[in-house]
Amino acid sequence: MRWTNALIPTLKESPADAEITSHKLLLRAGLIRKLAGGLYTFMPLGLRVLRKVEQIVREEMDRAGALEVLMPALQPPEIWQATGRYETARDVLFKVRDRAKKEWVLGPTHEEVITTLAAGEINSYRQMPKNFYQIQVKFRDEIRPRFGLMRAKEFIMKDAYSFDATDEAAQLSYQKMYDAYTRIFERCGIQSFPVEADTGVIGGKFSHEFMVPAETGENDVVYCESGKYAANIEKASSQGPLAATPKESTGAAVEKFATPGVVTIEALAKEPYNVAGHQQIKTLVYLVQGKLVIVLMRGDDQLNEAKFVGQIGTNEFRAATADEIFGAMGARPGSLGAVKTAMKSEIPVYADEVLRGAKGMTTGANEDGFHFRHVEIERDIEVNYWVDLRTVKVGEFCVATGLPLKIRRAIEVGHVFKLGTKYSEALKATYLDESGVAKPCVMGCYGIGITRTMQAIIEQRNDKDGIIWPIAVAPYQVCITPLGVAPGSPTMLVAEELYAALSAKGVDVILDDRDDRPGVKFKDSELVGFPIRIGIGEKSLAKGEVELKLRGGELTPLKKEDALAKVLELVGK
RNA sequence: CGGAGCGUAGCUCAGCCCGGUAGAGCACUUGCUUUGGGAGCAAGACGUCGCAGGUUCAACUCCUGUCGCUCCGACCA
Repeated sequence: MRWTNALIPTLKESPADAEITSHKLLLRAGLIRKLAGGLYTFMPLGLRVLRKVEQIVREEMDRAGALEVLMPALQPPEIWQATGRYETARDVLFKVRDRAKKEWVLGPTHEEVITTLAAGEINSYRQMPKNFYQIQVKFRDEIRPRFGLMRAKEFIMKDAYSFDATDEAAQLSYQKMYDAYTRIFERCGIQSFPVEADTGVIGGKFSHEFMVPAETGENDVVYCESGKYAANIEKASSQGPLAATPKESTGAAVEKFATPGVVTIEALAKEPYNVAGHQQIKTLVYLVQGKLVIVLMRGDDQLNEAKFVGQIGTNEFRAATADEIFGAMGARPGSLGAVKTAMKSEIPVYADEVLRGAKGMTTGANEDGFHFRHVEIERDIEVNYWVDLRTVKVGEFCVATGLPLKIRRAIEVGHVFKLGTKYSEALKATYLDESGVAKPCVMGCYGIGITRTMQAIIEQRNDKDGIIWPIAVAPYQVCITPLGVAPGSPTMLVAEELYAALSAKGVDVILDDRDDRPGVKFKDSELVGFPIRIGIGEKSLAKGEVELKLRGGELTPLKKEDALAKVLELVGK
């Protein structure tokens, strides 16, 4: 490609609506342009990168034995109703109507479609295992699209779905994808690491997310430096809080005391009360599918909503309003408690495991301006469910190694998930086993955000001058930069010769034939991030040399006649 | 949806508080000079100041509404 024939609209300044580095660079390097919030056009160079990422994914999926298909983005709502997700996923579903006013949904994911397909095509245990994948555009009515390609209304995903006869076989399919993902991200030139992930409403314990460490990521990952444990904070557990929960009795019965104006854990921890956070029981009230539920946490702990969803089995919940709470409890937030004798109505109580056996605790008295002390949870509170609901904190000890845990931000680029039979049962994807008994297929699903991965590469690989593409996904691997471009000039002759030779060898090469000052051409090639630049100027040419510049590396002279071989070696041809 | 902010030239922004002639830099066009790290000079083209109402002799500026965008929170690849 000749630069003058390409469209590479680089920008000196960052557009005002880009916040994070990778988003700014996507725009500045002319890789994407925004049409509207969460909707982007891939420019010629951006599309080249996207295609290369796709190709790596395709090769690794094929290698893992998955079969490529292409499913419709436009889907009938009936299959979504069959799995119940027409309701549970309604917030992200885009819906459209055809001329007959019939409704359709734009696929945010394809479990329903692939399972419908499998229901028709897979009838025998002999046909499994099978794994189908596609690379396709998804539509999600995101609550808040942001950071360019990171979270978009429309994005490209590789989604794969495995079908197996047994749990054990499904585990094998899962492992294959896990391994393929590791290779994919490695080939894309980014550091990624798998972490245990929350399984949400589906449940089960087999789910991993592939994370790329980045301060701008939207996830918190809890990890042990030994490398033996890493989990999304939504899922993470530890040996427990650093301060032990009090277990010593302080009184034979609860005692009410006045706490005028005290409505926070912090306020109760100060003079004149001096009740530390870990000596308090925090009482939260949620509305789960229209019914009130009480959640008890230790005062210094945070409720992990993802864990809570796993326990209640639905994501249809919200914090109760102050009015709803007052109606049921007779007090306002800040004075709430679940002590039996002070309860006005029957409300199920979930208590965090950390509170088990707690004695000498302080909690709200269900009366504004009063608290109870000497609370012993098993004696004074009717707990219906003991569950793990707390959010892990930095410095708590790792369950696996006993070392202190750390937390860092990361971008989720992939997710592997063992689904079980939720979808196969709902959509009747059954097979006959050896003994002729019909059973639902055991499924797994595996996603990679292709467009997000592309941005994650930039987020991880950049410097003050621009993007630093790895060879494997660079829009062009080599940029030839003659400093004089007059036809027939010595620099241009050498440039043309090298360009022709590299092109003939199948190297992705761009010739910067613009009649611009050297500074402009250098800046642009570094901003866009071509991994290899061959500079051709009259000074070095006089010595029979050209200049090799690796992006992010030093300028090194190279004998003119060695240039071709050196570049071929660098790009691995 | 809750909270915060921003909409003025292709891009980055000033002007608005205190109403009266639409501005700068970059990019673009033409010419001359320059030519190893985002050049200089000169000339030029580019705007219904997001949109709709209102106040006013007069609105980019004040008021109301509305739409869009960005950021923080809940959602996810």
